[in-house]
Amino acid sequence: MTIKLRPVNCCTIPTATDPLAAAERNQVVSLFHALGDPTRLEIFRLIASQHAPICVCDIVDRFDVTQPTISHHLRVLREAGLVTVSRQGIWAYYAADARGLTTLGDALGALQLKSEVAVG
Amino acid sequence: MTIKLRPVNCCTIPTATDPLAAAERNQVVSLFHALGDPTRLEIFRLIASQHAPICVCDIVDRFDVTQPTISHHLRVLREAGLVTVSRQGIWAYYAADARGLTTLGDALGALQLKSEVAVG
DNA sequence: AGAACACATTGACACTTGTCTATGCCAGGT
DNA sequence: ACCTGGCATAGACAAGTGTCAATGTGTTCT
Repeated sequence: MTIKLRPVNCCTIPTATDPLAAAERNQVVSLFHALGDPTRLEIFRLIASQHAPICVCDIVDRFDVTQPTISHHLRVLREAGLVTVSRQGIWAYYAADARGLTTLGDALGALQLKSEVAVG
Repeated sequence: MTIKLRPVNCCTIPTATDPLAAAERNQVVSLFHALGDPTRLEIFRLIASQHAPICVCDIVDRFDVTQPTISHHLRVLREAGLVTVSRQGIWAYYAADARGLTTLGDALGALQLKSEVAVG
């Protein structure tokens, strides 16, 4: 009967990687998740490329999916904090939310910083 | 019977946003998608935080999910181009792939650049 | 008031996905 | 040769998700 031993050159992580706080992790995950769908990524690219908030009807016109599907994707982007909506009469205008992009950039920056240490 | 007219302050996008090439878009989507799961994000954070490739057994030890589930997530990260694997004897060592992070950073940078024009 | 329009919501359905158990494969040690 | 141990793969299953048709909600115009 052998005791389960770790070989010396395996399983020797010195530092304990602190997991992200649940709230922040969920935030980052939802951001990545929101952009992890081809239709949503294109929708967000369209919104983010505009210099002014863009009408939903414009988005619907540019995609082959139905209006409820666009509305659903906009909701996901909204709840992730990537876009904001403002109503004017009949229309709803969507714009990129800088906070979401900032959070995403910070998360990515943290990952890249650590990996650069490993690479360099 | 009225003709469907666009009001002047709606649906007036001047520039045609060029969609990403299918190949590049799928690449970016798979990167976002890979990090859009809480378990995978933590696994990648653990790998990227190390200064040297990390053994799979170390990863398995740190999570509550089973070894096949870890292996599955590592495959997703691998196929997305976020990590690379190198075998040494019995063990498999995973390391962050700089190319994946670079692609992600570029994609995010493109989005942020455009939105900054709109915000600023 | 009533019709038309823009957008959101609901319910349904097929497909994807995260997880598990069971099994396979391959390198090392006895 | 055989067993053991680390990792990958296969199959199964429940939960999540992208999409649509149908409907709801609120606003504008006649």
